[in-house]
Formats: sequence, C-alpha cells, structure tokens
Amino acid sequence: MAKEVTKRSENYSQWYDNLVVKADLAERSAVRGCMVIKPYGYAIWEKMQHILDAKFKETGHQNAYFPLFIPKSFLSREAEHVEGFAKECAVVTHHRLMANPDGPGVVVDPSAKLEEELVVRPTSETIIWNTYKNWVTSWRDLPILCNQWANVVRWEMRTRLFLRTAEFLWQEGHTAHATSEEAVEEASRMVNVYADFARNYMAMPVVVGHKSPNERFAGALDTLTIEAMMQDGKALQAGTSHFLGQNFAKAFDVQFTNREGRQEYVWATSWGVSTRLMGALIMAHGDDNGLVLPPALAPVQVVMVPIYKSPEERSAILDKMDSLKKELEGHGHTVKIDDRDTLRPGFKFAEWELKGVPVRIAIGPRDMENGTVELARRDTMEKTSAPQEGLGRRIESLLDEIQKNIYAKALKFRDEHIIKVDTWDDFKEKIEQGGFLLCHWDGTTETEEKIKEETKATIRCIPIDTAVCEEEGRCVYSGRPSGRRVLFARSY
RNA sequence: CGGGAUGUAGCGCAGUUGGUAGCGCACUACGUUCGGGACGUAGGGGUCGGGCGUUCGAGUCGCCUCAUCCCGACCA
Repeated sequence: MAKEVTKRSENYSQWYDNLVVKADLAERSAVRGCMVIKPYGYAIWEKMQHILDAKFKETGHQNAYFPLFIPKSFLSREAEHVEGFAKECAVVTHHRLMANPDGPGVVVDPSAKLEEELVVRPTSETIIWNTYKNWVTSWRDLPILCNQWANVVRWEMRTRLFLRTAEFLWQEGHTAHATSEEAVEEASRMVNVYADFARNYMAMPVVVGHKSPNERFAGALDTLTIEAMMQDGKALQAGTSHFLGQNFAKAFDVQFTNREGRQEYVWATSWGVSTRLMGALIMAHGDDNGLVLPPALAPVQVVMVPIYKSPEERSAILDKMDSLKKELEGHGHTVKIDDRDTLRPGFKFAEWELKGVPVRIAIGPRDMENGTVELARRDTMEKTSAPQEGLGRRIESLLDEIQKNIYAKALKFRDEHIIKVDTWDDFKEKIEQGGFLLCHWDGTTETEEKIKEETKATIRCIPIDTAVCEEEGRCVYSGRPSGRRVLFARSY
C-alpha cells in the first residue's frame, strides 16, 4: 500500500524524512525552511512540554513571555553573541504594504521603513537582559528564575524536519544570580534536568559534558550539553545549558547592590531544549516499521482494534472494548479504540505500528469466545494472548517493561558504539563507521579545527559523568600531552 | 553566495522526431470482503511553475523569470 516506509539500513536520512511524514508528525511547509507540525506530532511535543514544565516548576522556575522582536541594536551589545547569530537573522524593515503601482498585488510601502530594524528573535538573551535591568536593584531581587515557551527563527541555509528548521519551538530559561557559584550550580542543575528527561521519559541515553570553547554558545563562558547517539552513529545535541558569567549583565548594565552595599553585575545562565527533541526521539528508537514511542511520551499508549464480520459481532466487541478501556484508563493509561468501519484490521495494525503506539490490543470472535485478547507490543513486535480478566494490571506492567526495554536497547546500541581511539589512523578509520570516539585532545582550537576539516568530526563534549575519561595520554592528532579523553563524533 | 538538478492531477511519476493530457496511489459511488497493509465495476479531478518568442500547431524547441531540492560555507 501507499504507506511503505524506507528501510532504515538502506538510507538512514531518507528513512527519517519519510518516517516523519508518513507517521503524520510533520511536513514541509510552503514557507521556505519552515515546518508544519501536525496534530499527532504536536501531541507528542505537548507531552514533552508538560513533563519539562513540571520539572522547571519543581526547580523553582516560573514562566514568562518576552517580545518576538528585538531591536537590532540589542543584538550588537554583546560582541561574541552578535558574531554568533548575525548570519542567520530574519529582519523586519518595514511595517506597511501598499497596492502595487506597477501591476497586481501588493508591495512594501517604502515610506513605512522602520527607523530601527527589528530582528525576529534567534534567542532571547538580549531582550530579556534589557528587561532584567529594570527588575534588579538589590541582592533581595535575586535570583530571577524565568522560563519562556516560544518560537524562534534562525535563517539556516539548509533545513531538515524537526532537526533544523527556519522557525522552531523551544523553551528557554534565563536566570539571574547574585554569585558566580550560584549561576554555575543552576546551569549544572538544568542540564541534569534535561539528562533526566532524556533518559527516563524519552528512553534515550545521553552523555552530559562541557562544550569545547570553540563549540560554546555565543556569549557563554561555559556550555553544558546532552549528546545523544542516533542509530546511524551520529551525535545529536539534544539540549544545552549555559553559564553566561557577567557578559550579558555588563552588556545591558544589570547591577545590584550586594549585602556589603557595593554595586555588582549579576551572574547569568540560559538553557533550552527545542522541537529538535522530536527528531531525537524518532531517530533514537524508530525501526523499519515506523516510529517506536516510549510509553511515557506516547499520546496513545494502547490502541484497540476490533476484528469482526457482522454488525452484531462488531457491537459486541466494541462494548467489551469500552469496558476494558475504562479499566485501563482507571490505571492512568491513554487508550484509543479504532472503530473505523471502513478499514480492515491489517491496515490498522500497520498504521498504528507506523505511529509507534506501544501496545495494541486486538479482539475478534475467537477472543470473545475464549475471554482473551491479542496483545502486541511495538518495541519487540511480539504478539501474545492474554486473559481479559485483570488486563489493567497486565498492561500497566507491560508499559513499564516497554519503557525500560526501549531505554535498554538504545543504551546497548550506544555503548557498543562508543570506543576509545588512540591513534590518528585508527581515528580516521573508526569515524567512518559511525559512533562516538573517546580520544585524547591537546585542548587547542587549532587541533579541533584540523580534525573537523579532515574528518567532519567535532568534539561533542568533554564528558563529566564518565570515569573512563579521566586518564593521562597523548592527543590523537598532535601527540601533545592530555589529561583526559573527550568525545568526538560526526553530528547533526 | 558558488556547483548541480527538478517544476505535468492531492502525492509519486511517464510523456518518443512538435500533432486530442497519461499511469500508479489517493479520492467518490455501489457491491463483495474483514484474525497482518482487500478486490471488482463505474466515476470525478489539469491554465503542463510563470512570461515572451519560433511554428499551421508547443508539455515537448529558444530566451527570460520565479520557485523548490541536493552538494559546499552556517547551524539547536
């Protein structure tokens, strides 16, 4: 039929694009580089949002909203920041259209030129720090712990659904602190919130670490990252948390009077994850049959498909399904009964597999006689027969098991593809096979750039949570001494 | 901004030396089906990206233009 999915092993990139569209997650928009997130895809994003939002609240943060438009001059206040974002900004220059005097349609009214152009936010540090200036006068006003859910625009040259689009949805936390220590601690806390979310909800293992100076966020003193491995062995930066020092406070003159009565610049962090997480989820778990969703993020955890010939059978089975649905909902699961009368069961099976629903329950005349259901799990594609009696408890433990199994599978894959590499020849060979390479690095940007030029691999992070990195050695490229291993990979 | 390609039905594509606009899927109606992506019959749907030219005649040839995609530079 029409919804054939490309084989993952044949062309991973094509498999991904195909899957995103076929599973009804998103599609390319007529607008250059932009994406339409379809209801099914958005439902997954909403689940992510709710879970993350609750975690932000738990850690003392509040939501707020800042303007979409940033006066051009704001961007240039912090030198490194402007340099980092200047090349990808959409700029509003006019505020009015007029009828085209030379033909049909409308043209920009040249008399409506803005005195100062407005940049569509690529990130909100500048507008937020310009605002925070007015919020802070005393140490008593600190900390400020705000988060914003918003869209941002980065005019990328080349785009991919979820992974890199001209406009994307994200959350950005922006905090202000009285001390450096407090801000460093905040940046670390939030990267761990992300890591916890990735592991326990997305069922996706991640490596937590520091970015090399070269890969840092523009304007940050330190960038923490979570790096995930996709099934083609490439790395995906799934979330970042930045210690911004006093850079933005100085650029926007945000000072407070400390307990000793002296004026001091505040210390800042910012952190964010985006709809890119959707791409990570798809690429981390999907297979040749389509999406594989961890139960914690599946908009539909259990789908029920009736199998019948006559209208009488149909109504009897649907009645049974209604009562089973209520039982499962009592256990807190989301259940959908696929009662579409125009499609055959086999089609429905394939469709829900494509959409990644963790558990399928099929009931036919045979099951009605025997008091059973057919249970199918998406992660292993196994089918078993189970009694209708006590189905709620059975499903509860099954969903739990699936969540754990998906993580275990991804973890196994990742650990099999992280290898230590100590020579340059070995590096060049191993990087072609995909995966993460743990190598010694001399700490210079020069070496990092050379390696990138020759192999397209970059330092994904300097891991903080892997004891195996802590050892003396020599740089894999230059041979100079190194105190620890870092993580190299090709990335999205 | 360099290099390369493609624009024909909702989607994917074919269209020969220029001669009535096609195929598959999807869609509509009816019937038979229904435990792994059903089948039959009958239908509907097009300014061939746009403009100008050559010609008796252009989807096809020429020029211009617009858009999109791929490979680089950039990147969550």
